[in-house]
Amino acid sequence: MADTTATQELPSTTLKTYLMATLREAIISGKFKPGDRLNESQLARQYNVSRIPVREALQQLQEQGLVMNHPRRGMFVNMLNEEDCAKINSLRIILEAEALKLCRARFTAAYERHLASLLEKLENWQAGSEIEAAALDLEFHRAIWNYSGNGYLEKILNYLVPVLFAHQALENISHDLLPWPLHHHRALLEVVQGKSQQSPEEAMIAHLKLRYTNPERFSSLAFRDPKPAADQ
Amino acid sequence: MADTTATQELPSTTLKTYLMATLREAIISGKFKPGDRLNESQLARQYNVSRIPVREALQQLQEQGLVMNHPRRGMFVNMLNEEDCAKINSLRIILEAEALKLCRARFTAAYERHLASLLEKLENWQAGSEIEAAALDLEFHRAIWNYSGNGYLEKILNYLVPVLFAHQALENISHDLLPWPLHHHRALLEVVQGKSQQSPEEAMIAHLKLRYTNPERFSSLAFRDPKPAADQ
DNA sequence: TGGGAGTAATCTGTATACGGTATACGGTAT
DNA sequence: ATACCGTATACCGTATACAGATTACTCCCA
Repeated sequence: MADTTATQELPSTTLKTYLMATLREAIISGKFKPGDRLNESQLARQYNVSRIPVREALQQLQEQGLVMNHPRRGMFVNMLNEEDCAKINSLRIILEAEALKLCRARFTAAYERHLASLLEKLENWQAGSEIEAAALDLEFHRAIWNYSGNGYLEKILNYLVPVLFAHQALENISHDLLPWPLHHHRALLEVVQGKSQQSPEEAMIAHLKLRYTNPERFSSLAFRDPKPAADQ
Repeated sequence: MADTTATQELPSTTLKTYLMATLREAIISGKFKPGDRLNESQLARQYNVSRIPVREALQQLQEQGLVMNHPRRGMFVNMLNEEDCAKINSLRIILEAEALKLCRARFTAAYERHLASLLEKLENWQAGSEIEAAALDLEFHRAIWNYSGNGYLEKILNYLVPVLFAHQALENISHDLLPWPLHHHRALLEVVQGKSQQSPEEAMIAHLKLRYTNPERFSSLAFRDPKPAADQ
């Protein structure tokens, strides 16, 4: 068994779970770049465990779309092209708009406090790594997904969106792009508060337009009038 | 290694893949009932393989929601309650409506021929097991998801819907319920053909109402006017 | 007779070992 | 010099083996 060497933290309950979280984080944070081959034996040595938990963790990550398996060749970090990003974003608009609507319908003071505190952190963000900023961004969105009250919706968004963040983080590192747009989350809070004039779909499109061109390209929203009537 | 004993069929490429398909089918067809514990060693003996491929197959199925893992206790066939079904259906309406819209926008003669032939099989269904009927039903829906052109949407629906079918199949076996409603798929074809007066969402709700009460209960559609204006 | 504690059986989680396949490298022939 | 073939190496897929944990059973006591 692995003695608790100075890797990162102690296993939560099982080595597979621990490795899943660790490898996931390593990929999303860009420690492993897209296209990289992930050698099972090497990872096993690195984390002082056997190959079995490493294999099982990688296979879970495969199901989550973070890595790809080439049969008899190994696991490779997944690389998204622009079209994949657009397709994911097209779904994200619809699903996250639904989450916003559900959150709005179930809104409570406790939700509002939590979201407001996260928003404050986002807007007061000054220095720090882009990775931390992205983590905060993701945390805000996840809170909304959670408050939708539909665990399946939450799980799907947790499958779709993090890979986008990973992709974006990579783009930033390699191309030194624009900073993470943290200032536009207030519009989303206003939607769940019912204060916004925008429909949830409009708000989501506007939110994603800060980072992507035509994020709704592969959704049915692309066929509609660019200025649809507000829902409800 | 397993000699190719008279189990069922030869492994596609890898034993894990083969076991995934086999166990998935066994669960969906009700061979394993919800709540059943799946013993790794027993399954390994049954299929003449070692425990490792069995474990890995079960873990993939866990990620797909068909089984649940209780740490250090084993895998159990997942059981859905009414609320879970409603939550899944609420998402399914939104996602499958989106698939219908995308399919409609990309519609071709080849798609139409394929869907029409499936529809004919569905409507001429007379005798045969409920399981086969359900398989045909699922095939029709999957064709539409595929024709949406968004692989991520297809994957998500393939994650959400089959567990519902498994649940329904079980209900039918145990309670000898109403026969599988095969006759209402024409409405969906008319939607993608652009011939329908219903919106895709309306069509999906009507479709699901044949089997579930208030399938839209946990979606934002529950808050809207029960007769919303047709989209577009 | 019912309940609880202790022990045995069983199963999961993990480690180690082995076989086969894919890739890489070097040699030879053209 | 280049192209092709054969051998070698490395790695994945799978099998076997072991340890800790959980469950079930039995026996004892109230």
